[in-house]
Amino acid sequence: MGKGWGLTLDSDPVTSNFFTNKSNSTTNVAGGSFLGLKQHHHHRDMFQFPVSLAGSRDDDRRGTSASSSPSDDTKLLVDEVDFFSDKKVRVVDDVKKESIEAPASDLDVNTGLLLLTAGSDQSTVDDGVSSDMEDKRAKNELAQLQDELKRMNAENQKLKDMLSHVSNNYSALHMHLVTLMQQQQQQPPQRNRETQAIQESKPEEVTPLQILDLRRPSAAGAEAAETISHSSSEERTRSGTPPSNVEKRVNREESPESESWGPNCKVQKLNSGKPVDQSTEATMRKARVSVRARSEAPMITDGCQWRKYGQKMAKGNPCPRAYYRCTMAVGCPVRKQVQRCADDRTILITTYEGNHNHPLPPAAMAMASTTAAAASMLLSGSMPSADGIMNPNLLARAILPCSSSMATISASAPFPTVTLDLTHSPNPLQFQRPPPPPTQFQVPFPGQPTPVSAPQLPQVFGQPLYNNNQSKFSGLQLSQEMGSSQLGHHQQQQQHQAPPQQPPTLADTVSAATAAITNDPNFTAALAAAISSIISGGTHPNSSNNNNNRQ
DNA sequence: CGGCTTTGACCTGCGC
DNA sequence: GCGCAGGTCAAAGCCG
Repeated sequence: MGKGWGLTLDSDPVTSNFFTNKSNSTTNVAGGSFLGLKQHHHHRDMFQFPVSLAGSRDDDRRGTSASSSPSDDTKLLVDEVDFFSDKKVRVVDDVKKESIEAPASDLDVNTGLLLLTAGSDQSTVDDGVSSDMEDKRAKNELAQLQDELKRMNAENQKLKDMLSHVSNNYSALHMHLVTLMQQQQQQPPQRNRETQAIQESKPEEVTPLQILDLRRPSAAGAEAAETISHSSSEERTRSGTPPSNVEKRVNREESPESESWGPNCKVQKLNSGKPVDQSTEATMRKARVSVRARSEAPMITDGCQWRKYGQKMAKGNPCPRAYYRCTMAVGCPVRKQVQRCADDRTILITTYEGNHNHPLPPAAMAMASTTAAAASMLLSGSMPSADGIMNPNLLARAILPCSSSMATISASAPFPTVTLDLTHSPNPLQFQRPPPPPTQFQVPFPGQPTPVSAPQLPQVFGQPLYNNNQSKFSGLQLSQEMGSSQLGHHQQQQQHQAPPQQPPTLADTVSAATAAITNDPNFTAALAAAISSIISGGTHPNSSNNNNNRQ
């Protein structure tokens, strides 16, 4: 590369990549821009490469501006700089660089360019042309390009501001979410008010706390929860009193960290005689979201840091179950269990439990939102309603707007579990299919198992709005197949080897996006990629796992 | 050497 | 009360 050419704006990640990749072209283009007619032809050829990258719009305008006259050549250069809006910054910046490094005189600049393009026979073609003409033309070009540079700089600044604005908005939202979660944990259980609030809330107002605040007695629905279901009595869960076992466990886990999680912990400790608080605490922590995904990796990447603290052989499954704790913050109560499906060992079952007590990175936020939204379904499903059927819109909102997923809710006591099944191929047409048994959705009303007509959910999630949003992450699918869930748990799957196929889940898309982000150390770039993927619906490299967990 | 994983022991609840 | 199963602990070992 010639000296002073093709330098990159390292501070600008958007342009730096381009500079790096196309620097040779930059050199030739800039060098040719100050040469004669033939050189311009050469320089136009140089633009062929960016044209192929920039798209058809450039070709159209180039056809109108192409000219063989020297005077037009100057215009041609400028027009082309305009055309390649994606690359114009590079070109203009090259000129700027040149103006900085070779400010002595235009003649000097021209000479330098000739030297830089020494490899081209065209560099000597115009030796006989008047140097005044060249200087004048070069000045014009330089002036125009400098103007262009200013404009591009302003545009870059604007884009940077936009990015900064987006980042700020994200931070504000995140802080708002954390605040809401903390506030919610401080509030006493008010079931009716919650119900109303959630039903009236906008989608973004469905917080993980609402989701995981499963204080009401759950579940008569006698669904065994996933593979991680607990054999438990309905009576225990209906009673609303905390299982002693859970109570003790909670007390045992009341480390300083747990207290820092939320005031409830402390209140519970101080008022150990209040079963409601204990139940709240226990149930909240026990609320679970299970994600089924195909993955060869030992553990899916969800943006959080986990530490393995145990492993057990679970009954009925030759694959061991691993227990992980969130280690992103001291005392984070979130735990997860990872186990392969006994039927299909390519399926990884990850069950999340608890609520993070710390800010989450974007990647983790994605998964946390997913699981929280899934749990929200659980919450909303356990809410009383006029007909005992879950509010579909609420469900749709709960699972986040970009989701078209169906979640499986298992109301197995003492803690209900919602399962997001990412293991089946998406097929929108299958929204119309009547659901095979068992019931797709079951509302865990105490003593009143209320099956919800399964078609409702697909219809809801099949709304154009969600379909559109669904496509936003279409390129970020983590699993090869995805989509459905069934009221799902291991035993049922064993009985029904042909699970219903349903649309892709939010968890799938989000986890994939999560992986995409987590795999990119540069959050800005990752954010841009994510936004790009949303806008374009383009594909994204599968990044399933970067965890080196040993199993 | 610190952090993490492994793994056997331990605790607890539940069913019989 | 006993056995079983789920869940957790913690010492030992591994690894970067």
